[in-house]
Amino acid sequence: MLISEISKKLRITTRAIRHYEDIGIIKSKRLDNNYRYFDDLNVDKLKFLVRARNLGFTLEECKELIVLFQNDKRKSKNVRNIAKNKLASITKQINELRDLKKSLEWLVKKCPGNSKPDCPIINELAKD
Amino acid sequence: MLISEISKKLRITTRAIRHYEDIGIIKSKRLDNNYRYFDDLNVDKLKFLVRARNLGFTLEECKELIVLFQNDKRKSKNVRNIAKNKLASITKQINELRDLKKSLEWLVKKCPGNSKPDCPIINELAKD
DNA sequence: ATTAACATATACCGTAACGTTAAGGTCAAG
DNA sequence: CTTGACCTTAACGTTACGGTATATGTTAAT
Repeated sequence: MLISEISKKLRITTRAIRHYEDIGIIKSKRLDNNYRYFDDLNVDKLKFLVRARNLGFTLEECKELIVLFQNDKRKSKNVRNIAKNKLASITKQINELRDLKKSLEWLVKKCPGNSKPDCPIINELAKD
Repeated sequence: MLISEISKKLRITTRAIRHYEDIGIIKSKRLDNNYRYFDDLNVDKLKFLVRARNLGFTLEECKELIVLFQNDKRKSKNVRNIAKNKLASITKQINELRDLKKSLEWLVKKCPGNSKPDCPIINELAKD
């Protein structure tokens, strides 16, 4: 498959595909005119990659997952660990964002939002 | 105040302070030896900035907030809008992360995590 | 055969908010 | 006079591409 075919099929930009190749996650052969040609294996890797990205995995993590994907002797334990770590970091992010959200909600609620200068948000940020 | 004093007092790196100056959020004077010297106004701006950053505002947003902070004729409405927008984007982020978390939890739960290759996580990412 | 239009290629700058060397002045103490 | 703690600027690294510029390659129409 040529790059634009895959691009349409997987709904990612050609730029992204080239980037994945640049950093060595996938590989392509070249036609006589130097155009990239992707075989079935690399198309499958790309599909896998897109799904993993949509689950929040970084490209580095995707790289690891693809290695396991390609390895028939993998241990599901290793895959699960990667997912568990990602889960932990996402949970942490959510908690941090929840704290921020609470603070912001409180501030927004307290601010009158009118045309006068007196503002509890500014006061809070400037306090001390 | 010299840069390291502020650094310790506000618990931010000197690199961060210089960066804030580079992008024009704060300003410093120079001593004869070319060392930065921060007056009270800029120390206050920095304190404000650190708190705003801790609330999740970007440096650009902080810049806007500081302008309002310094403006006695500000309208609290404008401050509130910035906070409301941030609140909305944080809420959106949280929801996206929650969706990811659900998917990951489901996958982690289904994976046996043993020494065999069969793995529901890999299967899910590779499906189709 | 030429030309327009479009696909592909490489390559480098930009993003956010600093972290991290690198290479070197300044200052007080021993 | 050297050491060590502090300061300076410059510039590359991070993440995952987007955007842009420039150079070819391909195809269809004139």
